[in-house]
Amino acid sequence: MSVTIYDIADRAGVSIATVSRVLNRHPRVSQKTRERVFAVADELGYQPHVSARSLARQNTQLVAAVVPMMTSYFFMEVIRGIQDRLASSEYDLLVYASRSMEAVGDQIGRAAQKGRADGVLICSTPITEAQVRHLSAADVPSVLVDAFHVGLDSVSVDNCRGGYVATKHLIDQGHRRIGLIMANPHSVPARDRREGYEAALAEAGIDLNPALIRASADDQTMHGYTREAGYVAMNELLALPEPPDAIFAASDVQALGALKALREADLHTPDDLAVCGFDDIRTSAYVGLTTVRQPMYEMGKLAVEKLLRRLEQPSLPPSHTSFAPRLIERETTA
Amino acid sequence: MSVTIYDIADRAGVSIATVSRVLNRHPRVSQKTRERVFAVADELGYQPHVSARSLARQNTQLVAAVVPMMTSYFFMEVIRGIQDRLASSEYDLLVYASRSMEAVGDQIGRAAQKGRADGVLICSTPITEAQVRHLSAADVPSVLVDAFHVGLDSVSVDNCRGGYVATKHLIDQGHRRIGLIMANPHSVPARDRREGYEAALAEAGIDLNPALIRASADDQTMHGYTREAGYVAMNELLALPEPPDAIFAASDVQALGALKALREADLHTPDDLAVCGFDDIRTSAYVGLTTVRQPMYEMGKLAVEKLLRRLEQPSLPPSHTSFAPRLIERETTA
DNA sequence: GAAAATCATGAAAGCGCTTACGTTGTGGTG
DNA sequence: CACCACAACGTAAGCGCTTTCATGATTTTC
Repeated sequence: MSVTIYDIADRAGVSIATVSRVLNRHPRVSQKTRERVFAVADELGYQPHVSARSLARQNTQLVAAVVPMMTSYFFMEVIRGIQDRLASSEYDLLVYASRSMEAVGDQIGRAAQKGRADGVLICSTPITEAQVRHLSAADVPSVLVDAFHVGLDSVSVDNCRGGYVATKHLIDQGHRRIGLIMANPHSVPARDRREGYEAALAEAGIDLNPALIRASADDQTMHGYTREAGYVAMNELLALPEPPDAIFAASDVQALGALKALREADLHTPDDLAVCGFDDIRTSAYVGLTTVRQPMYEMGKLAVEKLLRRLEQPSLPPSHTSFAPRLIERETTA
Repeated sequence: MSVTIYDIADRAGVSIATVSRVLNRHPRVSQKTRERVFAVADELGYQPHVSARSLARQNTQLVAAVVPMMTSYFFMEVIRGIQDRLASSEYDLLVYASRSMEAVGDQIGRAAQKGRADGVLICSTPITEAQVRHLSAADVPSVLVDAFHVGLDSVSVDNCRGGYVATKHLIDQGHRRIGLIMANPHSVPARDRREGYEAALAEAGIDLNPALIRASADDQTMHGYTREAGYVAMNELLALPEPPDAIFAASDVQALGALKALREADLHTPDDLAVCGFDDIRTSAYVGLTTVRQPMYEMGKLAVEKLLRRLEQPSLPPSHTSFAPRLIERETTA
C-alpha cells in the first residue's frame, strides 16, 4: 500500500501523533523533530489521504456547485467566477450539472449528502421548501445564485429592473409596439423580466398588448431559453396583422433566434425593428446585440465569498445581494 | 450528531454489520431484517457519510477533470460530454480549472492526490514525463483528452489532418497565397495544424512562404487562442506588400478576430479573402465561419468511457483514439 | 438421525487520519 | 531542593463505514 503517517512515524522514530502534528503545523513540536519528520515525509513522497483526513476532521475541503445545465454561457460564466474565487481558497470544486431542470432536485440531494462537501452553491433553481428543509437538516451551508429564498444566502440580479431598463430603452428610442419574447413562464427570472417590461410600458402610458407577448414553446430542458424558441416566437410576431416595431427578448440566445428570423424576412435592425436581449453572452458583443448585462462572473465570485464567510461564521443571518443589471447599447437598437 | 448506522442498528435491534450489509444490498441477509433495516433507515432519514464510506471502501466515487481554462467553449463542450456520460454512472465530477497554463501541473497533483478521486481526466495539457510518473506512482487511472502520451489512455483529434483539410479546402477554392494564423508554438495542437497546412501546400506544389505565417503574440494564459491575437495577426498580414488571399486560423476565436480586422479594412469574405477557422465554436455557426469541427462533446464522453473501462480493468493496455476532424463549409469560403 | 453444508448474524479489526488526555522531562521559582 | 509550570511527545479513542472471520441456527445429505 502507499505511504502513510505510520511509515513516516516508524522511519523518523516518533509517534503518528507527532507526525500528524508536524504535518498540521501544530506549534507544540520541537524544531528538531519537525525537521526530521518533514525530511522523512519528503523522502517517502508522502501524500495525505484525503478521505481519511475528511473523516477525522469532519470536513471535506470541497464546495459543490449545482447548475441546471452546462450548456449555457450563463452558467459557464458563473462557474468561472466560482472557480476563480475558489482558487485562492483551500477548497476544490465539485460540479453537479443536470441535463434537465427536473433532475436538479436529485443533484442538490447528492451535493448536500453528508460528508460530501462543506458547502453548496445552487444556481438558477427555484428551490422548494422541502429542499430548504433538507439542506438545513443536513446542516450544510448553502448559497443561492440567481434565485431567492428568505432563509438562505443569495446573490441574484434584479430581473424586474432589467426588464424595465430594456423596455424603457426601446421606448426612449421611439418604439411603441414592443414585443416580448418570453421564456417558459415557470422560470421565475423570466416572469420578473416580464414584470419590468409591463412596468415600463405602464409608465410610458402604453397599453399592454397581449398579442405582442410570446412565451417560448414548452422546452423542458432549457426553460425555453433557446435560439429555436426565439426564432419561432419572432416568426409568430412577424405574422401578426400589426407586427411589433421592437422586441425585448428574455435572453440573448432567444434574441439571436429572433435576429435570424428577421434576416430571413429581410428585415434590418434597428431600422425595421429594434431588438434588445438579456444576459450579454459572448456572441452578443460579436453580432452587436443590444442587451442587459448580468454580472455572471461577479455573481459566482460573490456567491463563493458568502459561502466562505458562512463557513467561518455559521450563525450569521442570511444575506441577500441583488445586482443591478446594466444596459449595453449596441447596433440592434442604436 | 447526525444519524449513523449505529443508530439504525440500535433501533432495528441488529448489529452495524448487518445494517451495512443491507445498505449495500449484500445477499446474505434475511428478507425480514432487510425490510426492518430499510424501514428504520427511512424513518431516521439516514444518509451514508461519504468520506467514511470512501475511507473504508478505498474509493471515492469521484472523477476529477483538469482543464486549463473554463473560459473557452472548447473545454465547456468537453466538460459537457464528460458530465453527460458521468450522469449515467455512479461517479460525481470534480473540476480543476486553472487560470494559467502553468498552474495545470499543480492541479494535476491535486486531482491525483491520494483518496481524492478514482480517476483523472486531463485536458489539453502536454503532460510531462514527471507528471506521468507521478500519476502512475499515485496509481490513479487517468486519460488524456486532446493530448497524447504513449503510456496513458487518450482521446484526441488529428490536428495535423485538420490543418490539412482546412488548407486543402482553401486551395480547392482556388487560393494560392494562404496565410496561417498560428497560436503559440508551445501549443502542440497548433504545431500539428501547421504541419497539416504545410503538407497541403506541398502537395499542391505551392511554396511555403514564411511571411504568411503569423504566430500569435505570446499570450500566457490562452496560448494565443484569443480574438485579439487573431486581430493583430490579420492586420499584420494585411500590411504585407503582397497580402494573402485566404487565411487558415488555428482556432475560431482567432478567426473571429481576423474577421473583425477584415471588416475594418472593408474587405469581404469570401470574395476579397477567404477564411477558415478551427473548432466550430457556437459563434462560428452564427457568423457563417467555415471551420474544421472538433467533436469536443464526443471527446469528453469517450474519455469518460475509457476511464470507466480502465477503472474496471486496470491492467488494460493504453488505448488511443484519434477523431478525424470534419470540415464545415460556410459563407467565409463558399 | 448424525454429519456436512448453508445461512443469517455478530464481534472486531481495519481504512488513515486527528486530537483529548496523560506522561515524561526540562527549567524556573520559593 | 521540593514544587510547579510547561513544553514535547506518546497512547489511545475516535471519525462512520466495510469486511473478514467466527458462531450458532437451519437446512441438506446420505
